[in-house]
Amino acid sequence: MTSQRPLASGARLRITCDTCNLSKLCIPRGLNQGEVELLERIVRRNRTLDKGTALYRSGEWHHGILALKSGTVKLATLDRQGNEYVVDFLLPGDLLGFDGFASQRHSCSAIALETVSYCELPAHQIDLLTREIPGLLPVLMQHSGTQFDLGIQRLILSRRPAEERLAAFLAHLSERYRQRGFSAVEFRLSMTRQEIGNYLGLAPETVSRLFSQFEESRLIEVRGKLIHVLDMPRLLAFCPS
Amino acid sequence: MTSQRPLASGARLRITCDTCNLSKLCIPRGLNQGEVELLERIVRRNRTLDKGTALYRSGEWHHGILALKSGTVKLATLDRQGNEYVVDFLLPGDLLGFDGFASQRHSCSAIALETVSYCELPAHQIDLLTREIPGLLPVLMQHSGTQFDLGIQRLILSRRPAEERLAAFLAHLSERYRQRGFSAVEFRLSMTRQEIGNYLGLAPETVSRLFSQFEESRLIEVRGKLIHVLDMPRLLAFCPS
DNA sequence: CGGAAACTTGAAACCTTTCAAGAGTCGTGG
DNA sequence: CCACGACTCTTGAAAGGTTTCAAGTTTCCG
Repeated sequence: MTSQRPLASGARLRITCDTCNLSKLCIPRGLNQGEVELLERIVRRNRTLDKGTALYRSGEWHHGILALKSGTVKLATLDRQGNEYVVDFLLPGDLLGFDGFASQRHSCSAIALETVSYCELPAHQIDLLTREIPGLLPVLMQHSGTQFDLGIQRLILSRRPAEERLAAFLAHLSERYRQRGFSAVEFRLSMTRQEIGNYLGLAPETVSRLFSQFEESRLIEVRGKLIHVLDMPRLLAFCPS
Repeated sequence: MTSQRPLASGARLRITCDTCNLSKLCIPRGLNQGEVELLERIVRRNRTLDKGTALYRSGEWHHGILALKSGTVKLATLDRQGNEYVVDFLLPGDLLGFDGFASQRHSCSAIALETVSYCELPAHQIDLLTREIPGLLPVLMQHSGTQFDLGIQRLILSRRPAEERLAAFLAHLSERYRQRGFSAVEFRLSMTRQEIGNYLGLAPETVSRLFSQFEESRLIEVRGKLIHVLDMPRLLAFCPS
């Protein structure tokens, strides 16, 4: 398995930020121990949701910042004609909720692609907490800035040919799995070809064709949703940035 | 003229945030008077640069948050092959510098498309200032969130046909000029067709063709860089969101 | 096990780009 | 003040990449 198993409810250990194996990616990155302890008192821990349900929906009041602990989430929004646009895919350790700061209402919906568990830093506490934890503001601004830069990466990708887009998508996923201690060369896609295509601005048929083409050129091996990277250097060479 | 004239250096009035006609758009939005006065002491005011020069360049240390007072700026980045990608166009009252929070280094260059003047809130002061001005954090997070949402709008646009992209681009510009007290139906584009095309993911020839097509259908009137909107409702109906 | 959804593959259609050539605009210097 | 040169803009025609439509196959879940 490539994703963390949700905590068995029988053996409910009290996982804290201190003992969470994702703290290197999450908010505690950059905070000292005393600050993390302050953070702990506020954070709502280990909420879980089933596949297909929403962590939050577009239009709802800003929940706050959510830290994904296990499972995968798709961030998506609709235009006024009802077309869906996949904005991002989130892995364990990723933060979400940045779509709620502008207007106090979420501009996207966050949908669980697998069973997920997550922690939540409520929106109305962020202000207060930033005053108590001096190190929190730089962390928040940094994460926020990362969102901005990721948007630019997506922009660049959207101007590249289809094969580069998919290759960069796979390379990015691979790198993120590696950062999380999973295999960088073998992983399971939790999203459909349709969702990948939507995210990359391609028709699902095109995604399917490219997977076949990549397989023929022995770049990767595809078995349904299982991806095995055969030639990482060549995959990385595809990426524009 | 559609843009503010730079201050004549002979008649250098001491423009403060208090007397600045852009404070509704800028950082002081949401701060009380005492807070604005604190802000004033830190902000470096009324720097000016000639057309074609950079406010900052990709790779430089994060300057901070810049507030554009007059002129137009293009925000752009390069991929490793040296291709340029126009990320945004900034008008008076807009903030820039959000591309520097992730890594402490700017991921974009900000180039003046006309003579510009701007104020600057230095990066190393932001932390300190946020502690002294409680109202500043929400303002910062809100602006940062707005950047995120604008990125989503760009994403949606990039999936729409060329004519919708250009129409939405014009509608958005028009609305922003209106907010700034300029005409919403008649304005001057400070960027080239090439830059518009780059921003929208279109070849400059396509932009040119669309302008002609829009003119034939009496949606707008084009005289070089001067745009006259003839049918605003129809222009707005084009926009996906 | 059965039905629905997801995936794959082919062929035609379509939108946008590329290539090319000519017209227009702007700033500068004689 | 006009002329020159460079850059920008416009327009046409062909080429190309991606989508759409269609049909068959596989996978997944109840």
